[in-house]
Amino acid sequence: MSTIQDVARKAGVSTSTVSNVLNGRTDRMGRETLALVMAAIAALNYRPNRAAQQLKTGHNPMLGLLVPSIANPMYGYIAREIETFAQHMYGHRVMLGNTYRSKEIETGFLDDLLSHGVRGVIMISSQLDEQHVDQSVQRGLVAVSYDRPATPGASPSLDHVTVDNAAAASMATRHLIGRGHRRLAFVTAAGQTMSRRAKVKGFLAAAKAAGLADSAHVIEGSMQAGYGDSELADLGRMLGAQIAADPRRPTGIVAVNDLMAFGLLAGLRDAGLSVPADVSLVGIDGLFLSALMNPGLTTVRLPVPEMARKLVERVINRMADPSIKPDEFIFQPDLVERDSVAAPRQPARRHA
Amino acid sequence: MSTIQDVARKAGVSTSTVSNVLNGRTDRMGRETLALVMAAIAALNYRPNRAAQQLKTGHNPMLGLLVPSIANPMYGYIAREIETFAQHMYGHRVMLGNTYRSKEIETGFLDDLLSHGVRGVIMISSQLDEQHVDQSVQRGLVAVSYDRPATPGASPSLDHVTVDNAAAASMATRHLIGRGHRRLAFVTAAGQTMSRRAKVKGFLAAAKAAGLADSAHVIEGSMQAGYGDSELADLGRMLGAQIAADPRRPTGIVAVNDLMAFGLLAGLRDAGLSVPADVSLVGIDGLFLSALMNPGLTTVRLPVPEMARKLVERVINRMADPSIKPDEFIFQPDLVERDSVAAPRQPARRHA
DNA sequence: TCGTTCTACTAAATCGATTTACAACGACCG
DNA sequence: CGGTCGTTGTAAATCGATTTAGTAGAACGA
Repeated sequence: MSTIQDVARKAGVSTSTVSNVLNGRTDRMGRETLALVMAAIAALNYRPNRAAQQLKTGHNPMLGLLVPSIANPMYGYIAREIETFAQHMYGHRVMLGNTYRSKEIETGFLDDLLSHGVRGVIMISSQLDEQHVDQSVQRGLVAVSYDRPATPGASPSLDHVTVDNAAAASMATRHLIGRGHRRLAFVTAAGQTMSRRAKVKGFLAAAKAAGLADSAHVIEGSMQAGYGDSELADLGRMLGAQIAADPRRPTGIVAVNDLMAFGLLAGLRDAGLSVPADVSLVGIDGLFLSALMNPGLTTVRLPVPEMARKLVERVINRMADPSIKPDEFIFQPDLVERDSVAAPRQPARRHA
Repeated sequence: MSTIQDVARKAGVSTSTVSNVLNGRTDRMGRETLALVMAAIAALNYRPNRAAQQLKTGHNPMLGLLVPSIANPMYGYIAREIETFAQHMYGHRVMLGNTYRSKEIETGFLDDLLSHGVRGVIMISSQLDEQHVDQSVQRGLVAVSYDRPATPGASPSLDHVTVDNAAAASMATRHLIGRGHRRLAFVTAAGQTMSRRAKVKGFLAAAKAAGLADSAHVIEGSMQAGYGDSELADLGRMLGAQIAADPRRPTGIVAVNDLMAFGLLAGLRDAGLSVPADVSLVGIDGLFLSALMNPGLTTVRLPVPEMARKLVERVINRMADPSIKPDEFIFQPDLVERDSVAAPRQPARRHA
């Protein structure tokens, strides 16, 4: 690999001049000097050494991206949007880490980012507790978090970009209610994350608003720690069978996300129940896979590309200008209707 | 952020001594000196600056990982295994890039790796042409490629870790034949990649061996350039409808991969056909999602975790010892039977 | 007593870039 | 003709680690 010195020697100028060319300060030199340097760079196929640049400037055109598990199609989707946008718009590469929702792994990743000179990170975390992040923020990391709102009251050290989770769950719930469902359930995994909490809240609120507070339940399946989030579907499958066995089972189900809905679909089917004839089901996320399910899954779609852009914009901008204060950005989802919702078999009296 | 100098000052020793501690050369110093340094490191929460280390040593504990699209669940799965293994076993982080199967993007990523001081890359590429990679290899990059065999004849500059694609397709095909299918099709996307080629070859060979050469066809759907591989399912859906419309349609279909099979399942269903009653279908990959489909998709499963380990091992080992020559590693898949295959409606005469 | 050999540690050069401070050289002005 | 500018360029310090070459002092042998 050739160095800036090689280029300088070949062009017959000083390294300072080459550096000036590299950094666009072309006004400081004559036309032919510029041409000479450019030619030398091309001839040697020279690329500046990032480590050296970074050591001097303290900056590294790289972003950290932290996901529970990149094997989860939702995070794969978000990650693709983030990487593509960061690279095309800002020339930043991304360093990826799976956290399996472990706080220790998160902390380790954050530390490594700092020692690699990476100053910005996008966290898909949802951990209730942000203290371990604060430490890294104090050391100079700019963090933007996805899928969890700011902690009310606390002065935020992170940006928060998220979908309106309560609205998403409400939207799904109201859709079921609109189709005549009165026995409702919200199915989720145990393990408190902010987003799950908000969804539960939205579900309950919508049910209550329709006078259905008593017949709306939250069903929580527990998973062992250290899972990668793709196991959510397995949990859904188990829960689906379990729900099918209950004589007082709900007729309308909102799943915490599409992956859970996929599992529910399979579990209900395993038990001989048909969706939507016996049970109606709505997912949340809007994965492309939900269109391929049988039946096609009705789901609340999150505006992933828009959120990805915002996440990237915020990290980059806040790295460039540290005076920008952390803020919160809430996006609105929309419902995409497919074939997993129908009127309940024995129609309840329509409300209103 | 504190530096090695801060630590040295605090411990009352020279930076060399601190460096020795950092690099495990603890035999070169007294017990209490060691304790002093350790204490200072802990007190300052010191982490060595990777850029400085890298500048000096030329090494960076990071791997490049290049995928067509991380939104494709198969690549998400592989990527998770790779990242987890590289981190846990070797302390290497990974830099991720989506290539959308574009040669220019691949080349750009490879260049960036080099300038970031990353010396090892795992490429999920399948490009027929490896020349653009050779250039980076000559500049010192250690490359390991997944999902394409070595070019016969050419002296390889890359490792090749792959599943036996021909065997995978044969296995799927023989499974259909064994159930009595005689009109067979292999459905794939246009765009030649090594792995698709090998699968076609395996499909055709299995058909021929059963005396079915004349009734086995390859169906190719074309996609526009620059796709991210998650669009494969859309193509499958289109192709499924198309196949359904054909009166001489096959009764047994092998899909180039599970995503394609998901699309086919949906397309066939759209057209009113039932799987497996009207058409039997086998996928290749073994995604966890294939178990959730309706019907459950019979598929040829690739040993992803094993291949991921091998990929990581090879890059790391070859970076450490450049005298290791590139090699080829072929893994065997296995069939997982579910519910997408049955005997054809009008049973053909059983062969043998 | 002097030379040798360890042990425990340090000074200083180095990696490849950036950047500040400054120099050489015409041109221009009065 | 001497002084001031503007243009075009350079020398050298610096970022934070690693590593080579070397030193001080104690212990030991003859």
